[in-house]
Amino acid sequence: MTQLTVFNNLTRKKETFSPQDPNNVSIYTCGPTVYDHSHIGHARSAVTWDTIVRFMKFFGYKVTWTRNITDIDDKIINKAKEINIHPDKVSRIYTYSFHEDMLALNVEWPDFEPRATQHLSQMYDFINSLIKNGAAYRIDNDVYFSVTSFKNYGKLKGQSINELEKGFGRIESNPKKKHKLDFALWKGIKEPSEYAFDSPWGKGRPGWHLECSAMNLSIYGETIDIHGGGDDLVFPHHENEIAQSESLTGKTFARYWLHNGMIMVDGKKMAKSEGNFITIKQALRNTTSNALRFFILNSHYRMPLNFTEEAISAAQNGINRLVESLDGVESENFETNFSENEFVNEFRAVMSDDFNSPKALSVLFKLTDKINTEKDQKNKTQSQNTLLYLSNILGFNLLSSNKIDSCINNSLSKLIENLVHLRNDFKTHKDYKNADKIRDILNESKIEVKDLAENKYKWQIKP
RNA sequence: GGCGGCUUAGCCAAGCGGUAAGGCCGAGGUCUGCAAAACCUCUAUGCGGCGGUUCAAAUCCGCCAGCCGCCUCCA
Repeated sequence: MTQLTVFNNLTRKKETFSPQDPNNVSIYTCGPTVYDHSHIGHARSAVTWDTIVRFMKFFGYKVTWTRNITDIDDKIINKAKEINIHPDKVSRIYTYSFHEDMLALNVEWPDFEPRATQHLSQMYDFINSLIKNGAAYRIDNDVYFSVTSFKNYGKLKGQSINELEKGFGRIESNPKKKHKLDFALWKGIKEPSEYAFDSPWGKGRPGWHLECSAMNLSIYGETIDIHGGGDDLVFPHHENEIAQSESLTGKTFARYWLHNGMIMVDGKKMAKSEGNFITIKQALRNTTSNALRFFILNSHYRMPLNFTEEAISAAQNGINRLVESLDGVESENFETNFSENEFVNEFRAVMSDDFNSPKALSVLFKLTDKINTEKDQKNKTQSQNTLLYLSNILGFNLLSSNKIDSCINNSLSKLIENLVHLRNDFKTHKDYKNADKIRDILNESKIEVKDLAENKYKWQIKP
């Protein structure tokens, strides 16, 4: 039996993965702060965790996946002021937008999608317990976590408190805090008009790190198997989650820490200030969901990934090749009795090695080669089914690519069909001039006609 | 300033000590009325630079350069 290995950022090593409960993996990944449309970095993160969860299920585990929505945040409040609507509404609008993007990217729904606003009482309990055991202290209407109370502070980042402090020199720190690195669990309001919640410490808002700790505890209990997120969250966010949670429970918070790499745009950091900020919606105007996913999975999830026009178009062409080889396959005759073939085994083996999706894609292309050179129809169908099966595990939806979007009605299909038929008549009578004209016209509308043997033809929407 | 990461063909990218996967693009050919798709062939004596360890290095070590990230509630 193949073993699953994952790179655990806590130990900076690849480790054999074994869940606490051999039959059920608990995984929590950090979701977006909903103050704007999600960008391609969120897409990478979502696709990465979605693919990891899909693969683990294929591998044989039952998986419970939680991805939170941060709906309390200064950025949300700023946005609310900017567009003059209530912060609650801002977060609802962009949560909806995020969900649209996830559907477009064929990212499966997590089992739980907790929101900070729904877990305030759990956060209050959490803070109270930390105050009680001396890990947190109150100053005025703020509550801070005391990093020196937690002896393992810095273990995820791999630095001691002293080392962390050295690099902290240039950051202005709240002078009220006992230690520079102490962070807020609760922030009291400074002005009465601020967006705030009632709490045992007066009106205010929770610190960012707290929600993940509190929601994990309430959903899974003391220890989870995998905690994931972007590698920009390692410090301080995840470090602080560990400090809070482990101070409270005395138990390991997360056994494996996995982080995905960042996306760059044309070799630069993606940021609003750089003017190279690309939302998922913008990206999907110029390419397909399958292609965006291909682009993401074509590099290893921990590596930095550079978004360029050229790379996206290469991804689209790669997807097209996979789709072409599935010609003639209908989802109805999709069979699944091929679990033991060499391609499935190789796929399992490469993905078991810290989710090496680029190698997994190369297995898909090997199948494409086999399909395209296979003479025996039965073997060919078998390979096509395998390709379809494996591509589904990576979250691709290859059969949808050729189909007219369901919102386009049948009469348009009929029109295209009739035009293509007309062209074929011209062609049969060797009137190539008119035949080519119709083909050109269709081409301009992104409809591609291809001639097959025996005077047959087919057409498809070009991606 | 502190810490971590990355640098492989025109482009994207795997590689985890045993002699460079895969995709895209490009060139030539087969098929075709022409296309498209497909197929066949070709495309890094080379892995940022310089040293070192080893029978053997893209892979390990050191130094240098460039880029990226975190240390500012950014996935």
